[in-house]
Amino acid sequence: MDEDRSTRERILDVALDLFVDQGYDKTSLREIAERMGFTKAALYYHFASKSDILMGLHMRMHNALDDLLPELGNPPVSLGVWERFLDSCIDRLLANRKLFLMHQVNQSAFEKVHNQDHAEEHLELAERARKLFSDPAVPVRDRSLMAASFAAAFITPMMAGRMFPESDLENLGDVLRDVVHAVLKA
Amino acid sequence: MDEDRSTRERILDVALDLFVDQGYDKTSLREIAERMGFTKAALYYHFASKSDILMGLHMRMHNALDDLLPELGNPPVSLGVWERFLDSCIDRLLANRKLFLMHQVNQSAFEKVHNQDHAEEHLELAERARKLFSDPAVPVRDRSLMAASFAAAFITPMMAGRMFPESDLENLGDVLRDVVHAVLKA
DNA sequence: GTCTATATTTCGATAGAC
DNA sequence: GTCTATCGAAATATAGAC
Repeated sequence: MDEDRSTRERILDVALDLFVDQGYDKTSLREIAERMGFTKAALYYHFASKSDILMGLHMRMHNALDDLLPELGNPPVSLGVWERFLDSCIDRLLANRKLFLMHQVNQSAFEKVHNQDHAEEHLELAERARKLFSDPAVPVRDRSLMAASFAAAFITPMMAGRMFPESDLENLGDVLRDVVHAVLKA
Repeated sequence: MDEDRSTRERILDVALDLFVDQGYDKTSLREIAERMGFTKAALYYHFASKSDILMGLHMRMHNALDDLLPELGNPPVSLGVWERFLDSCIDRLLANRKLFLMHQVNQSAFEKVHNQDHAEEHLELAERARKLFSDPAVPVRDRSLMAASFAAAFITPMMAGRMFPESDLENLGDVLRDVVHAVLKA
């Protein structure tokens, strides 16, 4: 049961690499199995379906961020609360760049899986953000600034993995916090 | 030959909608043909392959931005030049939200098509940006700020289509220019 | 330019042995 | 837990008539 979990996680690691490089749809179970050193059919012992592998990675992302969501409190969200929330997110985003990049690159693959597998239960960040940015109780300009700071905080770390050498990443967190601050004061 | 072009463009319009809503991979030629009012095989008169349709939309994006690229001049790019460049981009991004959203949502679909179809010739914005953000001749902090402002300027318009009513979009351009300015002064 | 019909391929998934 | 073998579905693409 413990060896089992380890194999499961290794499959997820392999899938993460392939899904980032080739995309979810263009990655076949055969390829994943090949890298694992066994056959396609063996995967079905560990995962019920291909989309179940995607869900496994999705859950990793939930684990990486969900405990920060309470910081947002109830709507309407003020600029101050939003800034502190993004501040907290940034370190997690930098630490899990590949995982978030996989989500960004495979957005379309998730749209279908979402409705299938965890339907209601996802008080997802994306959903929360969408509602927040549409909330008429918040001034339009503030909502625009929140959206822009969200984009800067969330997307830059994903670009960074492909653009900066590992060494330059150390200070990126602090720079991004400065950026978020500057945007919300604009 | 002129009727031909019009049908071609209408196919691209239909494909654009479907690729945004369902993703490139999950959209079949059958669906596109159905919306066009003819059959799958007829598409092959207008496009050589499915990925050729994707390329058609890709070219639309080139047309929407390529004339701005000269503004960047030669590397290394200063913060001032970068700001003016993003300023120019923002209106185009807002005017072509759906097209850019399609690219963002289907990133993984493009990675394959790129290497196939226009190999070398693409002095693509993405490529230019990647090289720019890695340029050692530019201070690390400046490169981080350029990446963050890029993310804010390019991603926010795509989010806006899903988040704001059409009426709120009018001022978003000016807000985003303020944001870019604020980030690069951070 | 659009049709019908079909070739071809690839993939996700299952059954059952070991 | 992993294997071989196979099924069935769906999709891209082609051939050739109209």
